[in-house]
Amino acid sequence: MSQNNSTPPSDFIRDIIEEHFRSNRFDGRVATRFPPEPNGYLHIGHAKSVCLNFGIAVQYKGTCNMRMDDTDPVGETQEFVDSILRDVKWLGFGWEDRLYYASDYYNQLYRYAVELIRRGKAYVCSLSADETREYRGNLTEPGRESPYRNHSIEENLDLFERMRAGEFEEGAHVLRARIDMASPNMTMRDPVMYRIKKEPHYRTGSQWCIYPMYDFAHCLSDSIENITHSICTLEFENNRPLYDWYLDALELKSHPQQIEFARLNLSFTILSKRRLIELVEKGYVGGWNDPRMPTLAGMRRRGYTPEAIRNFCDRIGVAKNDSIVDVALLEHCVREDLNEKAPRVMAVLRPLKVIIDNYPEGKEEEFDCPYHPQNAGMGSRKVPFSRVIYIDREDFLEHPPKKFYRLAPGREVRLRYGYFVKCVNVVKDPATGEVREIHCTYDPGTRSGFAPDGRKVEATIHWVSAVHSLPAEVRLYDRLFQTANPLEEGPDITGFLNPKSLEVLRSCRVEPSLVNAAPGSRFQFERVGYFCTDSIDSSGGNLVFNRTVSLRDSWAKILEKAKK
RNA sequence: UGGGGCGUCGUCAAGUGGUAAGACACAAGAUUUUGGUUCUUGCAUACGGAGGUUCGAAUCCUCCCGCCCCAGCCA
Repeated sequence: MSQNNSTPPSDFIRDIIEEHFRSNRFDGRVATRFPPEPNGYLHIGHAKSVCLNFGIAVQYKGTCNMRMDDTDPVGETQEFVDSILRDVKWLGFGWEDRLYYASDYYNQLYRYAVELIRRGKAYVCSLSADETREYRGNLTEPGRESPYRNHSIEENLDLFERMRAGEFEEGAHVLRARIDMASPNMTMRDPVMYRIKKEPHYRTGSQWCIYPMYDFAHCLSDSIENITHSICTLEFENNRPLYDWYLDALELKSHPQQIEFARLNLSFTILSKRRLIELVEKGYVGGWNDPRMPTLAGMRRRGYTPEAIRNFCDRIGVAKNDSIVDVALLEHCVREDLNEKAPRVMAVLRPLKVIIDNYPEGKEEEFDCPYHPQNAGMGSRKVPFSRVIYIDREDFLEHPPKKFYRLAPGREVRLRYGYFVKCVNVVKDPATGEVREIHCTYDPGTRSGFAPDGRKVEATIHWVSAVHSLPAEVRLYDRLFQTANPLEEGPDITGFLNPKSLEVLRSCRVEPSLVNAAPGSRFQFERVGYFCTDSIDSSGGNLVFNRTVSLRDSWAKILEKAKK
C-alpha cells in the first residue's frame, strides 16, 4: 500500500494548532490559506505548502482558502493564475468558493493605510530609493530617521491621496510605516507600505498606480479572511514582528498566528522561482511543463501521480531544519505508487532483430499476458508472437561477463510469457562488426514458460513481434542537474545541467495493445521503467512515451561496482 | 562584531528528564516467468562541542562552535 493513512501527520505546526484548541485561542477554529504569487508555475516545493495548508484544513475540519498574492503587477498574469488553480486541483485539493485575490482588497487596504496615517503611524516619504537605503543603516548600525517622518497627518493624507491619483512619478514618494529606524530587526526600520508603479495590473488594469507591499498586504489579507494560522517559510521569520505590528496598530480583532517552516530543497534539483524562470526564458528546457522541470505541470507530464507527490510531502515531514531532501525519496514514492497502478506492457527501446529459425514462416500465435503480476484483477491482453521479433540490444551480449545472465551465443533464455529460445547464430556487419541480427531456435514444448524436462533458464527477457509491433518515440528523462546541490555552485547554475537529462529514442517498438493508449496514461514497460504517453505529442498514429522513472536496476549496480 | 532561526544515522525525521521511532539510501540473504515487486536481516553506546544540575539528560543550565535568514520602492 502506498498510502499510510493510518497515522495522521504530526509536526510542530499541528502541535501549535492543538495547543490553540486547548487554550481556545481561535474558538476551536482552523482557517489556513495557500497564497502563491501568480508570477510562475507551482513546483514541488509549493506542493509541500499546499499539502500542509490544505491537509491541516481537512484534518481539523477547518478551511483553506486559495489566495493569489498579487500585489506586484510586474510579472503577474492570468496564465499563471490558471496554471496554479489547475495544479492545486490536480494535486487533489479544493477550495469550494473560497478563491480570493489580494488585488480584490486594494480598496480596503487603501483605507487601512489611510487609517494608519490618521493614527500617526504612517507617513509619505520622498526620499529616493538610494537615499532610503542609506538612511536604513546596516546590520550593525542603526538607521536615521527620514526628514519626512514628522510631516503632519494632513500633509501625509494629502500626499498619499495624490499618490493614488497619479500625480507623481514612480519613485517620487512611498508610504512608510512609522516604527523604529534603530530597530535591530531591519524589517522594522520604517518599512515601505505602498510604492508608485505606473504598471497595469492583470486584474485591476490601470485602476491603481500605487501598490501595497507584501508585509502590509499579507497580514491584512489574512485578517480580512479570518485566517487563524498563517503558515509561511522560514525566511519570513524576521517579518513576523511586522506582521503583528500592522494588525496591532489597526487594532484588528482578527489576528492570525504566523508560523514558519523550512521550505523544501531537493537534491539534484532547483526550486528557486527565479532560477526556474531563467531556465524557461533562456530555453534550457522546453517550457514550464517540460518533463524535466520540478514544476507540477512538468511532473504531471512526466507521469508523476498526485498520490505519489502527496505521499512524498507526508514523508518528508515539516520542521524548521534547513534541509535538502534526497530526490531518491521522491523517485521511490512514484515507483511505489506506479508499481501498484501501472499495467505491465512490453516495449523494446533499442531493437535487435531476432529470427527464430525453427518457427514456421507466416505462423502467428497470441499469448495471454496479465497486466499485473500480483493483481489478476487488472486483467490481461493478447500479445502476438511470430518468427521475427525484437529484443532490447542490452539483453544480448556476444561475450557476456560473469554475472550477465541474459542472451548470449549458445545460451537459452525465456521470452516473457512465451517460449524458451536459444541463440544459435550472430550476424554482424562485416565492416563495423556491429551485431545486425541474431538467430535463435525455440522449444515448442516451453509455451507455458516452463520446460517439460524441468530445465531452468537464468533470465526472462521482454520482446515484441516485428510485424505486429508499433513504432514509437520514447523520451528518456533524467535529472536536470548533475550536482547534488546546484545552488551551492554559484550564480551560474546552467553549467551544471545534465547533458543527458533527455535522450530521445525514435526507433522503439511497442506491443500493439498500446495503439489507443490515452493521453497521459501510465504503464510499466516490463524490466525497463514507468512511462506515460505524452499528453501533448502522442497520438494513435504517432506514439510518444515519456519515462517517468526507471525501475530499480540491480544489474546496473553490479556493472558500476565492477567499474570501480 | 546587530537581530532572528537551526544543529539527532549518508539524507529526511520522531523524541519535550527515564535510558535513541520510522522512512529513504546502503549492505547481505530468501522468494520470483520483470536482475521489478515482496519478505528477512544488518545499519547512531549515541544526539555540534565542553562543562554543570540530577539516581538518571538528546531533553534542564552555562559557555563555545557551525550553518541559514534580514540592509528590494520583490514575495
